[in-house]
Amino acid sequence: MDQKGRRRPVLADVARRAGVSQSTASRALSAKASLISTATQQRVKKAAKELGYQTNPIARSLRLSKTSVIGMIVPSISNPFFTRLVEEVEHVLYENNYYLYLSDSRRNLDTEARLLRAFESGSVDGVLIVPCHEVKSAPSIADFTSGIPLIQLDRPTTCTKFSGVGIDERQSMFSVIKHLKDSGAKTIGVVTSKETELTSMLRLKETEEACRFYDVCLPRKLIVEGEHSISGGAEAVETLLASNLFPDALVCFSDLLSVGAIKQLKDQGIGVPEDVLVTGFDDTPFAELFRPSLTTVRQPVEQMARTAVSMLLEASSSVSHYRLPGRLIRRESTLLEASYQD
Amino acid sequence: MDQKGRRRPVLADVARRAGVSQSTASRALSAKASLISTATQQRVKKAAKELGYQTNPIARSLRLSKTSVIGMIVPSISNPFFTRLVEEVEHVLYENNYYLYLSDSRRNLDTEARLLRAFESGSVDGVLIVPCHEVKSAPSIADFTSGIPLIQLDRPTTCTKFSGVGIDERQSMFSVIKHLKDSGAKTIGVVTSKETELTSMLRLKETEEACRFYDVCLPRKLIVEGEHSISGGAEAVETLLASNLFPDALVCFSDLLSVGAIKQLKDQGIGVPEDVLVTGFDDTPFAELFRPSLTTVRQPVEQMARTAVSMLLEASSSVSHYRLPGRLIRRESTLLEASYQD
DNA sequence: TTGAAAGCGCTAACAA
DNA sequence: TTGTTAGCGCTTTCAA
Repeated sequence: MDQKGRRRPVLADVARRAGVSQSTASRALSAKASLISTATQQRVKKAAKELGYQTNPIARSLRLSKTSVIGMIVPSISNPFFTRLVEEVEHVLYENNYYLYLSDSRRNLDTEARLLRAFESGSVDGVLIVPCHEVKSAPSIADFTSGIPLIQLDRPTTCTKFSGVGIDERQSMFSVIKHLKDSGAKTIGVVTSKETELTSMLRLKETEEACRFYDVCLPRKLIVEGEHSISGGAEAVETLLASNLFPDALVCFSDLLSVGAIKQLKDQGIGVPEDVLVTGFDDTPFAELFRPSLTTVRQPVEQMARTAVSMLLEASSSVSHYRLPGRLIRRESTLLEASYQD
Repeated sequence: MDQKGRRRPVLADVARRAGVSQSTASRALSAKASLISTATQQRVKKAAKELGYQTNPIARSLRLSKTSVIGMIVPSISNPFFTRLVEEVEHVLYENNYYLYLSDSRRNLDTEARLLRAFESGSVDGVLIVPCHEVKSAPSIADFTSGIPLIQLDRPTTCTKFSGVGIDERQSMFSVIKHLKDSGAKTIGVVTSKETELTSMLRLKETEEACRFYDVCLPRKLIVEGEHSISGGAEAVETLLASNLFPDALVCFSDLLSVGAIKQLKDQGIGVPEDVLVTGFDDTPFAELFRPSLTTVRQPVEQMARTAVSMLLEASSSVSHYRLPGRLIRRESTLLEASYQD
């Protein structure tokens, strides 16, 4: 209120104004207020208000060795899936009176390592990381030797020193294959992603097992790899078309890939879903907007965020890996009935 | 390296190990290294390395009254346009050795005010805010009386105490209308957005002037307002169809609105672009993916981020408002030639 | 219930 | 070129 064009008031100013010692002022304004007489408390609070006093969080952090900040590293903020994750994490942290330091490793291992090192130096109370790569990111994560907790999100790396939270690939791929089988698919193809080796390998392994389980044919030749992008999906389909086999259904390991795949199929005069069923993975926002809208697996983003944050804040020393169930979202790209309109 | 399961080493440990005073160690490790003899420098750096020493940023911040962190508040992290903005800001900050504190006001004025207050208390060196609302956010922004600089991004509020960076609405709308006129439109309609009153009003005003300038007809009746969402766009079209007039072209004030509008038009058997041309605004990622792909105005996101950050870091005391030019991206939704394929 | 004093880890003014 | 010392703003012993 009474501004006087002066420097920010500090606790000593409040104490002086209230006619008490600085320690009393500190207690009156903090959780220790119960130790202070109500009258004094009142006076201190009044003085603080009049001065427009706010605790300096930096000084507080230094004193307490606690920052109330969580650092988060993602490979790309503009990837809508990571964005959703960041959003949820931010919400959960907010509920717990924590702030978020967000950094983007730009899919670059050096940047990622540098960011990890920066967080290590004590500006945050914990780290949440979506690694760039399941294998190549492992060393810098394993090097994270500061005392603060770290949780791996979404992509489990080969580093097992730290806990992780991700999706249940097995259950997810089983639900996809079951759905395709139920929709009449006999032979399926797979478009995997280059970027995320381990996830893709795991997903592929589960896909193969699911195909075996549901008695669906998955020929070696129909497993193709694409860059993790729209054009990557398109190129993968070209490769696929070059083979003499052709599947009833195409399982893509990301929505991005399936968009590219569908575009390319259409360009070749192959209809989706009339001629081939196509599925994606992630349930990114455009999955619904794209035509045909994408059947895909929705990642349990909110639950992932909640789980990871609570693991972080509880800082339990045991290492564990959570696999949360994905949810199949059925849309036009695998829908054979009349309701498909264009 | 030699870990010994001990507490994090501090500067005093490095000094001791190198056999110098703490201030010498500090200088040797900082930008003031030139003041120190090369030999001593070497010894200090070696000791630091052996101990795995890293400067404690909290203590440093406290001492220097500088955090090297910029706080950013956006109405919704999951909005792809804001995400792009955050991404660019993060990149520019990184180049300048700053970190980003990201917060999401969730389009909620109270949350926004609270976040502003939190930043005011000294945890950041500057604030970048995309306000929730051009009018309603103004009071809490005006209340931001700490000494640190604040820049309004994207949506200029009625608060003129702080600088802002946004798009040049006039130039943008003029380029849209010119393009539509060149494509043969005689009468246009407008779908404005409810959420961003001032921006919409300004955009509308410029649209009207552009129509006058290019001699295009813009009847009052064909100006409709929608919620800032896909369904909002669809509803707006319904309203429009209820009137007896119908435009040659529909100018939507966001990509989201135009997606909804096009969906609704298609459902009514009205073809885009054959029967109506439609334009969006923002050039969000799905503008390209949607069918028909959207003609839209690309916001100069990178430039906005760069401008805002440099204003912030230079902390010039003069208040100014930058209007950066938008760029018309022509796509299928206004393309009448043969190249439109589906 | 309150106060005096120490100290979190760092940098910088001043002195040598 | 280096060391001594003070102090950023806060919380918390310890003592009264």
